[in-house]
Amino acid sequence: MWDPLSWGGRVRQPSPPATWETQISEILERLRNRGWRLTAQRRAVAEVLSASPVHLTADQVHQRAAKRLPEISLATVYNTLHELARMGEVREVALDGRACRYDPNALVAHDHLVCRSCGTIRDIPKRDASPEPTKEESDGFEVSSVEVVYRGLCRRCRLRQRRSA
Amino acid sequence: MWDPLSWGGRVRQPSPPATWETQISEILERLRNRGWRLTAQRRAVAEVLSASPVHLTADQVHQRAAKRLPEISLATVYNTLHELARMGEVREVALDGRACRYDPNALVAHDHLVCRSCGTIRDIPKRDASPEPTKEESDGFEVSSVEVVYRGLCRRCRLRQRRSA
DNA sequence: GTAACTGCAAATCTTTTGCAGGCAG
DNA sequence: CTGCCTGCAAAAGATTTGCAGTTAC
Repeated sequence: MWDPLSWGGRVRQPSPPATWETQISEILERLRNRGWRLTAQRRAVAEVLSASPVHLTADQVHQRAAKRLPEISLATVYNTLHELARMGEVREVALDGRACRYDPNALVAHDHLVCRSCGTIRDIPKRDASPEPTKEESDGFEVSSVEVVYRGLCRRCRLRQRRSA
Repeated sequence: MWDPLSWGGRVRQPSPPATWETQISEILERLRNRGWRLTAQRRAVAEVLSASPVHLTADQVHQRAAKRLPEISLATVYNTLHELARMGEVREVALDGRACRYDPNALVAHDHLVCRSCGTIRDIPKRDASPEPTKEESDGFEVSSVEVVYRGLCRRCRLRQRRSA
């Protein structure tokens, strides 16, 4: 699959928000307070994840982290991502049959845009009329969260498709 | 993982609706008219899929089909499921990191209930206030479909959890 | 110092693919 | 007949696990 994240073309990586370093150190401090042992590998994973405008797969996180920390192993990336998820700092997002992606925006409720072609996932704010959880749905099912998934084509894949048509 | 579908306990498999055989033969006829070659394996896959109240994984379809047709291979099940999906007779549903499931109800728009514990997926009718596709969402993304995912615990997993607590 | 963490490699699970033979139309 | 289907087995991609060595606290 063509990887939009390793693309080096005209659209610049947006530079991190002014608060980026602050956000990262807040996260790391919060985790340290919860008894998390801070290592270079964990810092790298947290930083890579927070710096991306779209949600990365474990493999993408590994590749990017390895640029700074060449010995980091994929297993460690997985371990770290799972712990971050368990602690509520990131959300695991699997909305198609492909590799799971990790969403660093775990605090504010939001929905997702999923590109059918390249698999990229991007956050989108909840709309006013979004459905809400109900205590009991059909057949004794207890709903605890509701998410809306918008599927379609990202701009880049639309352009690529038009070009090849 | 504990498989709620091979469970043989108190809750009877609901018997197929009165129209079940009719539905199956309608599907098969529709496919034959589109030039689909009808084989025992394909019939078995279509029947197994249509007979289940919840959506099965490829492996579950294979296990059930093998009861009637012991030599059927998993690769053939995959092939058949993909073709049914390509022809619009079933929908591939992958809403968590686990194996993809196949939804025979492709004609009527609906949403999904997903059990966080056992991974079971069940259809649920769309609510009145469901969000609708928009031509353009943020950043040039073109939305073509919207699905709502309700996550929680199915009745059986709720009971199991309470029992072990 | 020690429990927690890491890297490596092997195992697991799901899905795909290549190819020789089989069968529906 | 002939081209589409099938089974088998191997490959591929994603994730998990076991274990010996390392390191943050």
